[in-house]
Amino acid sequence: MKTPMRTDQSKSPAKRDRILDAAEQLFAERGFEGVTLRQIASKAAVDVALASYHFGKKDALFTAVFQRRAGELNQRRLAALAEAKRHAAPNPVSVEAIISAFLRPLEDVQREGDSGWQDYLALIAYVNNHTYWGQRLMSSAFDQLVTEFITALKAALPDAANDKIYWCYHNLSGALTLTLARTGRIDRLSDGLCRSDDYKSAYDQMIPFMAAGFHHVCQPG
Amino acid sequence: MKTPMRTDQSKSPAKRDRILDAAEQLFAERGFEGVTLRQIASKAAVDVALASYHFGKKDALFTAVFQRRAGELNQRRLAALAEAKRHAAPNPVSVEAIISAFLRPLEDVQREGDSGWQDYLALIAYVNNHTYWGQRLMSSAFDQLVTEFITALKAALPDAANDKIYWCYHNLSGALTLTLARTGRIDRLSDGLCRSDDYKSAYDQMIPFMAAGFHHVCQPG
DNA sequence: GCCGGTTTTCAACGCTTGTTGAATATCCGT
DNA sequence: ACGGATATTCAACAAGCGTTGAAAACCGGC
Repeated sequence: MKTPMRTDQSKSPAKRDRILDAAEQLFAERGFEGVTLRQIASKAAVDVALASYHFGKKDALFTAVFQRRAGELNQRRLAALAEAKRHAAPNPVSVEAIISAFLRPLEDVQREGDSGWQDYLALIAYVNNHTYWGQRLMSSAFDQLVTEFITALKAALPDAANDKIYWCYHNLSGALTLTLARTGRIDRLSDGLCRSDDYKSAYDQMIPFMAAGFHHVCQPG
Repeated sequence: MKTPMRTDQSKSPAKRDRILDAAEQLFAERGFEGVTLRQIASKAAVDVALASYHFGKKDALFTAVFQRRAGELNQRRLAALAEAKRHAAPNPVSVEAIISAFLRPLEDVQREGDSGWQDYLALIAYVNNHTYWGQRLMSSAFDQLVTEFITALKAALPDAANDKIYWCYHNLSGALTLTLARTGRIDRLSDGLCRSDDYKSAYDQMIPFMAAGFHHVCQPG
């Protein structure tokens, strides 16, 4: 048979994972077409053909990179939401707590995880801003999670029209995406006062900011 | 001399401008490396070599596309800010009016302008989410304008710490960027209830949303 | 210590890319 | 209508691309 058995992770993960790591970093930096398989192989210290052997086409490598960490990220965010629900019970969770459960796990993996997490989150930003194929990836990896959070938001804002909830989530998602991209633009505009890689500050102010926006737009009266 | 005199716009703008239009649309859709000069030339119904003749390297063509409409856009936004100042005088402009002056001109060109404006704004979103070369372009085209608006925001929130102002602007910029990208994600999440190309709805709720966020984060007490 | 299966390398393929220089067409002032 | 400048086409280049098939190295079970 042509495809290798990959059920046993401990067999020879070294080179295969190094390809994923290198691809993760380069794709996040320069995008899908902005990176060549040869650059990836070079950064992973591996032959060019090996990427094709393990993953097939270039698209499949990109997809593999994108989905590698999605499961764990979803788990962490869902756990945070469940914890917030437990803490608020029997009342519904507050908007602020929902947003916090949505954002803080990102801060956690950025702080405590290997540096690959930072590249991965930047990759999410890249994919989320792409129209065509990007949206298929986003949906397959994150739609279920997002729907869960939006359901919680609807419960927290029972009198809000649904379209307002979605537009508010759109604002939250956009601000988050630009944060994950770490473009360095806020550094330049603020002349160094704020830094793109200062996640804690970003989330510290984003959470109350977004909660206020949700309430003001979605609250009646 | 090698470079043609381009002071007279009426001479033969047809093919040159068609290249810019085609490049604008394709770059916005697929990014810099995702588009070939041959695709651009084909869409413009023009020989491949003509792009190189008029613009030199591919990078220069991209830069030309990006800067073509920047001036007019900055003019419109500055005019909107000036109008808001005149209307509020002698008081400082409100946060909501500043944000409105920042966003509404975008809605205007999207509604009334040729469809090229939509591609152009999507291109801004693409550039704004890129780290390296993207930020040079953003700064050269928009830093002066953004600084002007931030100055107005500081005046409207005299007791706010500067870093909070910048982070709040970051949120606004991120939500706007995702809106300009028109990824179609909100359409899918809301099951068609909201549409990415419904600019009016997007800005209608974004303005009060962001104003509330600014006030809540930047207002003391 | 041979052996089937898996992994890795090597070399090369066909194709597309951006760019260029020379050749041709078009325009415009005189 | 000539002539010089500008615009456009044509053909081709070298370089780099993703991908492939066959050869070589590695590995664990017998």
